[in-house]
Amino acid sequence: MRERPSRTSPYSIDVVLVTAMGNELAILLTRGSTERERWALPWRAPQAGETLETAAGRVAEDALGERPIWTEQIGAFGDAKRHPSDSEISVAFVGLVPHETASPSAGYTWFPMRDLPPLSPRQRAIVEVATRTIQGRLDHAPIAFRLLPSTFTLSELQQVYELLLGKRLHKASFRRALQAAWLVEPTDEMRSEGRGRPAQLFRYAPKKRRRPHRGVRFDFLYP
Amino acid sequence: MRERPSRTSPYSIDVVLVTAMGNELAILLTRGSTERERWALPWRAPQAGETLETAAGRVAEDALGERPIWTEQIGAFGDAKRHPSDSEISVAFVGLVPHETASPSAGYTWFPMRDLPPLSPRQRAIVEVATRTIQGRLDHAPIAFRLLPSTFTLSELQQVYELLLGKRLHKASFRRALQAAWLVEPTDEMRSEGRGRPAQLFRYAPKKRRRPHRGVRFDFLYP
DNA sequence: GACATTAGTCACAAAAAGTGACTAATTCGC
DNA sequence: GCGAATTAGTCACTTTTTGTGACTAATGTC
Repeated sequence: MRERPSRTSPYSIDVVLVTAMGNELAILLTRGSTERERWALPWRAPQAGETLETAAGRVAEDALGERPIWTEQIGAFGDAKRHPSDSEISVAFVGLVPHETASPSAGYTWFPMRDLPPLSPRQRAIVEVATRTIQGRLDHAPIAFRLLPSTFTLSELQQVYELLLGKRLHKASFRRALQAAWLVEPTDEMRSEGRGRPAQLFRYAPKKRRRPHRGVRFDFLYP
Repeated sequence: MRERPSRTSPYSIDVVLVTAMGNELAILLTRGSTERERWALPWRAPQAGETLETAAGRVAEDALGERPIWTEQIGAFGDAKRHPSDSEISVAFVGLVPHETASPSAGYTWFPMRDLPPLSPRQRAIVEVATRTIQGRLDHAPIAFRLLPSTFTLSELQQVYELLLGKRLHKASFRRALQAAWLVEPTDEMRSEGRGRPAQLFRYAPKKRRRPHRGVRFDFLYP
């Protein structure tokens, strides 16, 4: 099962499954039964009656027993050097998974992003695009909220954002922006996390709002 | 040449070539010699020693005689319904081309975006993702500048932005943001466009700047 | 010369964002 | 029981950014 498809299937579906493990990001890798093989991204050959999206979901199910809370295709990846007769490409996906509920199947292991084992050049490229895709989507899809349990404290939410963005955020700014967007609502419960003042628990509950319209932003173009 | 690859090549490379034609966006379509065939996106089968990117560039060269000023892969597109034995996918690209210099080869025609002929469901999806990709990249890559000749007036630049974004922009805001980003510099020349005050010509000349660091934006998440 | 037309600028208001300091509620060590 | 440490939550102030209308400037048309 670990060999890449050669003539039977023209492409594979590779999935980068990302989770927040402690205070680090981690991705799921797998390898064959022999210890000497390389670690690799979970993958699957396309099957009858499957869309690319559902195939990616199945890869996650096989590896973790559950589907990611969010999945997005990040593109097709090929190599120039290969001979065209087995010109095989990888259609790659990125998926986010809450760390608490997901339990890796046999042969799958979480690796912290900062300390990955050697991967093939193509898979390194895929992982890199995956992290950039997450950061780019953070502002446009509520993926950070669903990486947490259904109720969470605002500090936890901020920590998730900081982890995914890879930078610190100011507490007051973060909460002000969050309130302005009407995305969370407080529950009645509190949580006491040992030392310090107990925190209020919130849930993700977006309210309909008009989205403000903005002009152009040139400031991302700074060379 | 117009038949899709079936067993010889497992996927095709489809390219959405977009241009600013007058005050409308247009894409390039092609069709077989028989009049009864459907219009379709320019495409190509993968070849030996080509990356996906260079293959997309070749598609543009065949169709227009030149390469786009900017190209980006927008993903792999498949259909669920197909039988897996010819489970073929399209790896799609979007490219931007200045309208003045590009001259379509025989069999290729520009169609205004608002009035496209019937396309296959898959190709409709590809075109839709292509326009969204352009709008999403506009803030992050200087593609609008290079859609114009090497010198241009600020009004022309604003028109290109309005065209690509599909909305009007306020003149003063646009220029203020542009100045703050140090992306253009004035030339000595002016251009008199008939009626009205003559406009100064600018060229794209980005200066190194520190990029401002920003927090999170929740406001794109409004449902 | 009056006027229409396009380019370019200004000044003000409103909104958004960065920031440090403050108060509140809890645990821990003693 | 009490003060220090710790985490949550809020405030007030400043600075920056953005929306916007009105203004001046330079040209062609009649």
